[in-house]
Amino acid sequence: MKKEPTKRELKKQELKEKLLQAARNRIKDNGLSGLRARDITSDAGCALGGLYTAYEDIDNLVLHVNSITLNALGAELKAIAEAERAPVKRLIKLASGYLKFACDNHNLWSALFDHRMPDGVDVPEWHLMEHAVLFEQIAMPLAELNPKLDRDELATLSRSMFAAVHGIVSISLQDRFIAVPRAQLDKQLTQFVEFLIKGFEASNK
Amino acid sequence: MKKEPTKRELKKQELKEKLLQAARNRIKDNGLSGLRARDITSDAGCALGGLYTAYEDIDNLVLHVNSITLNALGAELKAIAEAERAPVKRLIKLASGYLKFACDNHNLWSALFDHRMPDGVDVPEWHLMEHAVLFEQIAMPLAELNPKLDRDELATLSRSMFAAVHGIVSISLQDRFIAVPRAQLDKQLTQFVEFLIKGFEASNK
DNA sequence: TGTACATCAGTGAACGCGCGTTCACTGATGTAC
DNA sequence: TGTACATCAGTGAACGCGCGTTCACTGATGTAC
Repeated sequence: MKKEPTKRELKKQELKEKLLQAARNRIKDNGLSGLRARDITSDAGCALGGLYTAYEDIDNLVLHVNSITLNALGAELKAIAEAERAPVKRLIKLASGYLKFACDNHNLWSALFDHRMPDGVDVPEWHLMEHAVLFEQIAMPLAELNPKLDRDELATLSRSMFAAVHGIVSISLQDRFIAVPRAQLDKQLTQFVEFLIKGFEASNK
Repeated sequence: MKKEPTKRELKKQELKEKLLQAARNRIKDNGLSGLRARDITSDAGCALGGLYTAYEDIDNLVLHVNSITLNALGAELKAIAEAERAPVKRLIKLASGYLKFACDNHNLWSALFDHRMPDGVDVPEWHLMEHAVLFEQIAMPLAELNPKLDRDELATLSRSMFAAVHGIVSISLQDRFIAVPRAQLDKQLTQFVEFLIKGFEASNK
């Protein structure tokens, strides 16, 4: 017989969730770099020390926020993939969707790549795994375009394709480089992916 | 008649240079995130306060280190471009060269993209300009492949191409993702750029 | 159901420390005569 | 060339503050009888 969660356990879970949402909103509004333990706990309505009964430390909490973001992004990409059967169009729409997600959730999305663990500490395995959502929708349409590719080649190519799209999106949204209006950016990105696919198809003959 | 620099001015210049090299070596060896004013000044052999007579603050010093890195990278890319006339081969070698530079100067290269000015302060114009070296070798071979492109299209495309290559290099060198051996990475990158160019050429007919 | 004790989530003041930046001072360099 | 004063680069102890983390305490929840 399954043990019922006690009132204590329920409250603890509730606090974890409130802290998680508070941290997420803070990152969303002010970016990762301005995140402070005191802000999170006051938003969540608990004492400063409460954070450390719910999470190991701030980094651990940020990893959980990033999990949410990765899941949301993964779900969006999956929906896009399922709504478009044709492989070329699907790849283009995935790239567009990635750009849209990055624009609509700029700070949360940046946190995925800006966050660093403290010196000497590795990102835990469970969180590394979650990054698979970034690639997993790309492999299938690519396989359709060239059925001869083996598993490894497909994985490699998906990775490169994601990385290229990510690079374009990420450089375009950085202060360091001249900003480009969203619509124009989408056009550039789409054109770029078209080139890429065309070259890819031409190589399969 | 040009004024001779006084002994004072010479010493000041010397200190600036010593601090610059000390900061550069620190970043090179330990990465940007571990950079501390005290380490820099003790390496340079001056007092802590000396840093602030030579540079506005630490960020300003880092910008100057990044200038050196951008110049070095620019020179390397220029040499590559000049050594290979054929546009397709040149583009491939530029991508390879970028990867090589990033591997050989990992921490210095990361600092180019990781460094952030404090909240509300912009990267100064003179430093933004220096980022042009990242794109400028790409435009010419692309123009050769498609002479019909106008100035703007060429600039946009160069930017995207750099961003794509940068994305692949940068994701491959991050802890967050599975590391790939350098040789294999070079092969993937080269293949990727080939696809891209093939698609680009096919669109020009 | 009620009482007495045990547990432990949550509290928040205090700790600790890293670290950039300042500033009153000094001694070497420059200037005037 | 020598002397007296002015300047200012460079010094380093001290400041200041941000901020993550801890820990002795407390009060609500759980358990035993």
